[in-house]
Amino acid sequence: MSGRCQLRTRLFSRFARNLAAASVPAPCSCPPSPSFFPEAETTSCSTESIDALCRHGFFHEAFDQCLRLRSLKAARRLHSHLRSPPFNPPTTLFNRLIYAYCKCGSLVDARKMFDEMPHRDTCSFNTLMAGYSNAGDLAEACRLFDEIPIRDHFSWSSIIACYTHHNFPTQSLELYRRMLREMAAENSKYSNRFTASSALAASTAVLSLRHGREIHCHIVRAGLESDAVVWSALSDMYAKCGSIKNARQVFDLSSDQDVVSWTAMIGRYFDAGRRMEGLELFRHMFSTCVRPNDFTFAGVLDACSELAVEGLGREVHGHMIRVGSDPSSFAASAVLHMYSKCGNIEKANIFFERMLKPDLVAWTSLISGFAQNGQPRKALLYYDLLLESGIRPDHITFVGVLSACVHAGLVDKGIEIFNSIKEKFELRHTTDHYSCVVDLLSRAGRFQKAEEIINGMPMKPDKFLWASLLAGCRIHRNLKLAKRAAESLFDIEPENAATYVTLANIYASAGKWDEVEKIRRKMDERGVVKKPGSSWIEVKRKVHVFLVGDDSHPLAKQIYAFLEKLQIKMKEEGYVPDTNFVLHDVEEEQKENNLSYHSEKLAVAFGIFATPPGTFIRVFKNLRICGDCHTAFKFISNITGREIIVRDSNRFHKFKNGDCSCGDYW
DNA sequence: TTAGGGTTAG
Repeated sequence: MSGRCQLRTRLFSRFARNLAAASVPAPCSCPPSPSFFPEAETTSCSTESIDALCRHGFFHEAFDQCLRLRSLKAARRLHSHLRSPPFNPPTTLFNRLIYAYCKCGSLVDARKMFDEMPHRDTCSFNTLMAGYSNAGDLAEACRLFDEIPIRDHFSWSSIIACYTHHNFPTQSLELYRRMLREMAAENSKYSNRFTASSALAASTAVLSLRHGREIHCHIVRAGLESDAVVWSALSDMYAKCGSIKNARQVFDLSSDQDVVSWTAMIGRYFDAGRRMEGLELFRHMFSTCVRPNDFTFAGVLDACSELAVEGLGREVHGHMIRVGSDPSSFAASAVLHMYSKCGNIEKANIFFERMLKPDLVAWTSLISGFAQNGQPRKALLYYDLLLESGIRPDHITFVGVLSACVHAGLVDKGIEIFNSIKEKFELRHTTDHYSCVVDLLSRAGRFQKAEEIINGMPMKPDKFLWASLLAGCRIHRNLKLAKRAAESLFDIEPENAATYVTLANIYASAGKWDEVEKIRRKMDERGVVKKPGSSWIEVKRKVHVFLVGDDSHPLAKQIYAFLEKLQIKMKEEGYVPDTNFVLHDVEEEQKENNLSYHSEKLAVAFGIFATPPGTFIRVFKNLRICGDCHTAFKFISNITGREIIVRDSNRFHKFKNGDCSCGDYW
């Protein structure tokens, strides 16, 4: 039998089933296929196509169309066909209608339908219950669950997942145990792949390895190991409960690895901070028959952005082109973000211009990228273009726009945009918006206005706001306000060494060494340890990491010798080490030595040493760049003729011909 | 006919 004949026979049998279900005479002996109705393929005349399908008894096709279009109008039309006598539709069709109403967003219609039904089965309850759960009405979902006369696995898995989705995972686990008890009493199979994976999600949410292991045993006993979702949920549980090793073991043992399990396992490494292993697994994926998709690419690109490894990011971008990834998907925005976070804002800009339909994420990435890469005016230009495009900015876009104003030192413009968030765009100010505006004002030395804004905030200022204020106080040496900001930070996060160090540096700049000593003692008493600064650079696809005074690199001797030579030349050009940035009250020469071997200086020196003349140097640091390194890199860029880009925890600094893109405003 | 795992911007 040819494929066409097979299709026709299948359609006919379905047609006959529908007719039998609807108890109506057949309109003709040879039914047309749904594709005979061209209007059924269009979205503009959904009700006409529903009419056409229902007239010929294609009810299930009509439901499919409703769901595809998510059209409430179409669902209501279908309802009117089911109501018209002499139709006597079976419960199945009514259940599908409840489902369609839920998917089209009308729980009122779904409930009405449910209440009108002459006979309700378990599926009717399950469908409406899932509808309430998805709409966020946990109470009504629970009420329905209690009313179900005979519960099946659908009922249990829905209610277990429902409680977890609404942040009540402990109750989910209690329900799972209740299910086991009730099913054991009825001698029925006690768990299936849906209830098991939902219960696993609950034990993951409460971070209970004990519960997770118990469910793992149920899975083995019930022989559910062949299901990809169960394996993935199991692996997720182990990873989130702290055992990435067990998560990987489960993944490796899985007999049914699909693209989702691969993507999730790679993501687990990233979440655990083990990005290199995540990238390794991604590469390994290419030796299997499972092909990565946009979710995989977006996750890996995000890790490349965090690690600032453009070489790997480009490799991922290349894979995306080869597999024909949709240039309008969210993964395309992740490509743009990767280029921007790797300091290649020019490439990000070109990529953006080639996007057919950039979404808000792409616009926001580009705007924030320009802001962080020392081109705030371009950020503001693209903000204007965004408004012209008709896409509405959201609160994250405004963080980028406001930070552009901060980097450009545009105080009045920043305040104007800050006010427009509420007045023009009718959005609520977030703490991030307040942090930006306080950053803007305090960097400009307008502390009175900054304090006014802080005192008028409807919410408690967060650590980012106080840290911005403290940074402004460091620039303008405002000791009084610095103390207030630091005290607030000590309350919020007493373990963060950066606050102590910044405050100590402010006192050190003012020569108040007794205060510096007090802070040092406070750090000792509280057991606060400075987060070690580390910098890294990618050379020939290999990442080289440096710590302060690090001599573990195989080329350490050459790097130090090269740095010493550079130092001499820099001094000849007028460089004076700025020892204000050293916390401890030590001799000047010792301070100078401490400065000379900061991780970022070692990474930059290695980059210049290991790459041919003219190559861009891109260094990344986990903390903020120190002030002395900032000055030193200006000299180094001039002496060596190299462009040096440093991405610190806050922003990018592009050093070229003795200047920095931040204009020393950081 | 109804239920479970992966996603991008500060």
